[in-house]
Amino acid sequence: MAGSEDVPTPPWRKSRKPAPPKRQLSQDLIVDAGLRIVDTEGLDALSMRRVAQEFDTGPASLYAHVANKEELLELIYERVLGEIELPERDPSRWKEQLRAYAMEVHRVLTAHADVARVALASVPSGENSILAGEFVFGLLIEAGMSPREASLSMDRIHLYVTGDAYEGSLHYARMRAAGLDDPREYFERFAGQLADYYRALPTERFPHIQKFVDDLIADDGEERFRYGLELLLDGIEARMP
Amino acid sequence: MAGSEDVPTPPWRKSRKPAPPKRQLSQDLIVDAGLRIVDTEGLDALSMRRVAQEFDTGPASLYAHVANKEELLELIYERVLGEIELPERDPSRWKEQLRAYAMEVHRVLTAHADVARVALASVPSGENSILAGEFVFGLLIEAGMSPREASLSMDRIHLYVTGDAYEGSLHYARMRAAGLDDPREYFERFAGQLADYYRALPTERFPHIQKFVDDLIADDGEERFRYGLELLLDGIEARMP
DNA sequence: ACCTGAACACCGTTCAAGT
DNA sequence: ACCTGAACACCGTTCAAGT
Repeated sequence: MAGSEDVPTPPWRKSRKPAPPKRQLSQDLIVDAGLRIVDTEGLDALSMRRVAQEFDTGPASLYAHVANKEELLELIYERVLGEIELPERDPSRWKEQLRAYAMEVHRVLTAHADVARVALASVPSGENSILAGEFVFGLLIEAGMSPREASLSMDRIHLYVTGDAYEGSLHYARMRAAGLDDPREYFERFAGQLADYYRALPTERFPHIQKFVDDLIADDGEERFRYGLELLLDGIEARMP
Repeated sequence: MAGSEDVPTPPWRKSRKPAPPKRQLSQDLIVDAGLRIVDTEGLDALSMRRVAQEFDTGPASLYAHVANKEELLELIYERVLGEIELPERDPSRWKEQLRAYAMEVHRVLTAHADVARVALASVPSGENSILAGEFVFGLLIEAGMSPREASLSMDRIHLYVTGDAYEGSLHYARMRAAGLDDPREYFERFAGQLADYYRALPTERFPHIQKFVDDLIADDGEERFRYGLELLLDGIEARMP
């Protein structure tokens, strides 16, 4: 008789395969898969089941490497934060550096769509978050701010950046839900609808909104983000000794 | 034979009751019930099923009055916004009025815990949102700002207030999940843990965070909100002609 | 017009059982 | 130690059927 191992078991035999080569799971691989799903399908599509599917197994298999969904989300956020690059600190150029930092974090969060939601929710505790915190905090202190005010300023910049990115991610999700691909097209359609709505308002009760509709929809997300960032930076500058 | 209507049908009869007096549903009642649930059990506890339960029926019954869950959330948000009170506009005191407005919205959102999440997500379209918008926009324009900058400033103040309230609501949810009731107790426990964690960091890599731990946890949510609000207001003031 | 039960296609997490 | 199937207790929404 020939060795039976080279021959596939015929379907009618219904024998169970002799223990499949068992995928090797790991926290890193799980985070990889999770981030891939968030990037392509959005945060709402991320479920333990969906991640497990990526490894051809059930959700229970993930719990050996990850405590729960919340931890997985924070691990994904930390992974994303690893993408930002911090320069050498130069207190004499604190405003410029703080601006660049804020825009870099905003860019990275926006690139990964709705990871911003996690950013807003999570308390900085991973290595990358703390490194970022040390950068901003140190910069403000070295530029002459009191630790107390530097702490407050850092906190507010962080809230602003993540809050704006989060808001953006919600629009992004809405775009996806509407079946659109081009952010510009979405913005125009969206702004157009809003403008029509505003124009239809009764003039007596909403005179300003009605009159300056074009100004209300003039700036896109990027410009609005920049404007608010400058407001904050100027406020901080006014508090620098 | 006595009239059988005064006698309860015996359990073994298993007759079905002759059409119960059918609860009268309405959009208002549904929003009421929804807000009540959010206030007492949190936004995460709000589900169509949970709301329906309040009327002793299944979730399908709600769909005659509300398009879907998203619409219900926006209706709840609008209801909450109705609680803010807007004063007579006085452009000569724009900064004071804008500050009071921001704090009032923040207060109302915070009072209803995590309705802030909806606020951040939703585009202003209900009557109360538009009224609030007209107030801020008109105030800034009458104080002398260009419509374009007034539009940007209004947008950034809105993002800041709702973003901060949302962040606060996440802490609130965490407090509830930890089984605590007193926000002050939660803050102290939370800040204490954070401080311990920061103190344990390696000094070489995180010198500033490590050194000024006390300053990092000195201010609570209210003070941080106030600080950021003043940063923005000062930035806006610097742009007033 | 309004309401409903049942069904569909999902969730996160646990647990006993396997290797 | 790691992995798994099955189960538990949930979701939002649809739809045919009732009144």
